[in-house]
Amino acid sequence: MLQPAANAERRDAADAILDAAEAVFADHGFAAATTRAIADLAKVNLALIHYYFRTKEQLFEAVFVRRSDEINDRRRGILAELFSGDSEPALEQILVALLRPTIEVGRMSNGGGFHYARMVVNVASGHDERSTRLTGMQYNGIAREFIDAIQKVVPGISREMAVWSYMHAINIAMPLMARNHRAAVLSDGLCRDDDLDAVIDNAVTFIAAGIRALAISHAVDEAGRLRSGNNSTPA
Amino acid sequence: MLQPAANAERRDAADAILDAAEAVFADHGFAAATTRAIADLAKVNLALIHYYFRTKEQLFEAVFVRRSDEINDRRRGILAELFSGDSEPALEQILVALLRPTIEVGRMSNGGGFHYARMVVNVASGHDERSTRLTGMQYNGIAREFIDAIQKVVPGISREMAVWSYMHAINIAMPLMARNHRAAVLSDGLCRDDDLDAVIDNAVTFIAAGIRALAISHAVDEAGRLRSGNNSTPA
DNA sequence: GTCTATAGTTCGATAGAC
DNA sequence: GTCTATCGAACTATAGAC
Repeated sequence: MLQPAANAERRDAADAILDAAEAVFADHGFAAATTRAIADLAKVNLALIHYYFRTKEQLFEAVFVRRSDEINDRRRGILAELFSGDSEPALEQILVALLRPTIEVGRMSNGGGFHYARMVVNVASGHDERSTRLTGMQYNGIAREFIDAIQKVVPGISREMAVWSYMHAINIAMPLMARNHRAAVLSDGLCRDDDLDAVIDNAVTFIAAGIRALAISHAVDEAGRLRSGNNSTPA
Repeated sequence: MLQPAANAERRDAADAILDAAEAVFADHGFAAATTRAIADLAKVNLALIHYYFRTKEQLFEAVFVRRSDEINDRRRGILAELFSGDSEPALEQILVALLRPTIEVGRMSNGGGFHYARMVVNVASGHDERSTRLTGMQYNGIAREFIDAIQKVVPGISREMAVWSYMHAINIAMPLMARNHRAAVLSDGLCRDDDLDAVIDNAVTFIAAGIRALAISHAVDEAGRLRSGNNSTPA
């Protein structure tokens, strides 16, 4: 079951390909990434990519699934622990369970997790068939678990607002994980996105306040649709 | 200066190319988009693309600049009006000035603005040289104007938190404009992202609450760095 | 399992006629 | 300005030797 590579300091060729693909896909996206660049970075022969993964498409999917399974397993573990006690967890704890596993995986896997975060941002922003399929396949289930959790700990929040809360939380968090350094540029270095613990703490404060505001704003009308707000006509 | 096309119901070839390119780039991203698909959609000869725009790269840039200039002009107009009166505008009005012009442009230009919103999401999530350059060139200036405005209307908020506030606001808003229908999927149709007025109203409520929470959380310590929060250790 | 060599496409861009 | 035709350069994927 375990056959040592010719070079002792290298893992299996398949693993080397997965890691290299993660980096190349993250930097260039699916279309602009080339199997040659992946083979070069992995230091394996080009034909091996197709021997192990058949097509570029299936390689991409393998990379995506590997890391998302790891992250979602951690999320489920934390969620289960939070709800196993006698008292109800705080909303902030739910959000930490949503955000932290991504950066923890990023720290562990030799930077591969950070590459993955950029991949996810690309996939989540894509509207092609592959992006939609992978997002749904790997994240619809865990998304509904977090939406359920939000409804449990935020009194009176509607399902509709809980779903929007999850969407806003994810849309804030994923670009932070990908660390595009834009906050640093806009603040002339004042904001640092490499201290992810501080960044997440900040984001959790922001998101929790937003969610509670949604719960209140929507609770005042019984209709189950978005309230007709009074802040959309500026002048 | 104005030469009518052979087909009277069609505008200039260059405009037709720009519109078609906007749609194709939005659907497939820069790399996966082909000049042939753009030429077909625009119903012009392939060679005309290179005649008018020289390269695929410069065509992409022209599409991006055209619409972002239009949106940012509107934003500046609203901002100027808000700060021209005697009383200080509300934070919610600043946020509406940030979010609404994108959807207004989307409504006007035969759906082109919605294609552009997807382009922006792709560019903003990219880490390649082109994405970084275009984002900085078209959006760094307007970003700083909104960060300034946030600091003016939110008492005691630090520059650092104002920058993060802008980042969170944009990261929430852009995916909404792109309308990926994910909220609808996760809510089994309960959330609708095609009613952008309601979506924006919802987002403004969420973002304003988040910003005020950031201002408070950061105000309690004088150090100018992120406070060390107490919500990052779940169990 | 790993390699070389290459088939088979597709793409961006241009030359040159009209 | 608009067209046809095509070049040359990439790419994915495979065949087949070892």
